[in-house]
Amino acid sequence: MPKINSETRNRILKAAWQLLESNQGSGVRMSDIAKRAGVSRQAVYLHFETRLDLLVATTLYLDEVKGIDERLAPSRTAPDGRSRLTAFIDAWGNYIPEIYGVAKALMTLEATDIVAAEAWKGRMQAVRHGCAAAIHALERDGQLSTAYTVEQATDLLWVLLSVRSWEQLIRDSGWSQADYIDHMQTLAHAAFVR
Amino acid sequence: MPKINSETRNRILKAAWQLLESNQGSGVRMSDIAKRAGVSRQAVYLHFETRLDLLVATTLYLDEVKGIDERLAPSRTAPDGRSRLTAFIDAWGNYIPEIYGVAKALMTLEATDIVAAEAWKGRMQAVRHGCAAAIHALERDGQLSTAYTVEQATDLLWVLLSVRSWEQLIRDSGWSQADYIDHMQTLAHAAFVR
DNA sequence: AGTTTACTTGACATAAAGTCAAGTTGATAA
DNA sequence: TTATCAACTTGACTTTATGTCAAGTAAACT
Repeated sequence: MPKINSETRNRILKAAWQLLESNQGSGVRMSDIAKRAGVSRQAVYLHFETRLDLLVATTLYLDEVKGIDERLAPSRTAPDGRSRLTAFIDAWGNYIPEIYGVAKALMTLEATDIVAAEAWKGRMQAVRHGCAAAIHALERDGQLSTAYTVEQATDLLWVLLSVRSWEQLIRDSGWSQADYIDHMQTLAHAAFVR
Repeated sequence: MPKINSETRNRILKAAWQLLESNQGSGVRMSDIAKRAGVSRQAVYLHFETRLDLLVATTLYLDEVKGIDERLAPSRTAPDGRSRLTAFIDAWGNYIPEIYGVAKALMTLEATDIVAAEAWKGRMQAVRHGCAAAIHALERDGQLSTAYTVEQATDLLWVLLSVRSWEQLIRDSGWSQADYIDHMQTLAHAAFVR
């Protein structure tokens, strides 16, 4: 396998990203990506063993290019639990549309491929950690609703902020992104802050 | 195409149901269903044009066999909005695990097949109507939270009660069915009842 | 000059859905 | 009794995309 930081590899990742974004994650074949990157289909397999590997690598590439860590920083430095919850929903909720295409492609694989399911689950663990941090902060402030354990509240917030939920509200129900952020924050506060 | 109420047709539907349920909606091929029903693979295509048609027919078959209408009756006759919300979550939430296998198979198709996406969306409209009815009842009681319009609250409740959300909590996060019902009711009340 | 690395070319394997054409069988009707 | 018809069987074929394999090319390094 060629170098991990090769020119070609990056061109493939960029091509995958662009195609998945413009096609909303569906109908993008390995050959399409190869063509867009200006390499042969087999060159793609030289850098990524499977389509799944390529998709996972693309999400990591996006995280880096988009600077997800920096974007989550405000939520980590929030002074109290409530503002941390608000900031996290803002940061993550506004990140979803930027990665939706790639995420959707991974979720599609997830349905039939066990390995893909694990990979997607792994990627979503990062989001869960963010949820857990916000809930823990509430708990430390003595502001967590008594209706749930920390674990349960984390799981519920995680569901609320899942890509699936975003997808249903934005794409099926026609919500605007601004409404999504706004009402998710309201709902999360009503549910978890006492 | 053979009669709509044929013996063979029902055997196929039952076979599809049983296989999808025991395999949780994945890895069930047309040939598996045919084998289980004791007919040839082509006989299946004699009754159902495509796999999607078969899956949709299976959900309708299940709704009939399981008596979904009767099970939703208590929520329709609830005296006030709050109890209607509680009853609806109870009825629908406890129905999900019984149809999960078939639902999952449809959701898998949904990802790649536009026709399937429409079909699934259509089936889920019934659930949305239930959500809308509960929210409207709250509104009539003057008990709906002022944070949302009726439409928005309906959409949010719909997301909370989606099969995807159930799947994430029960299958990914390991919740018990009882906890799911319980906390969904709590959350919905906290979010929508003022 | 020889070897390695990255890539190309083109043929092949695989899986499952769906199609097609020709046959079988049992019931019904002339 | 024979003809017909609906329901079903049998088996071959098409399609689509992923992934594999083997052989070749071309530039860069040693």
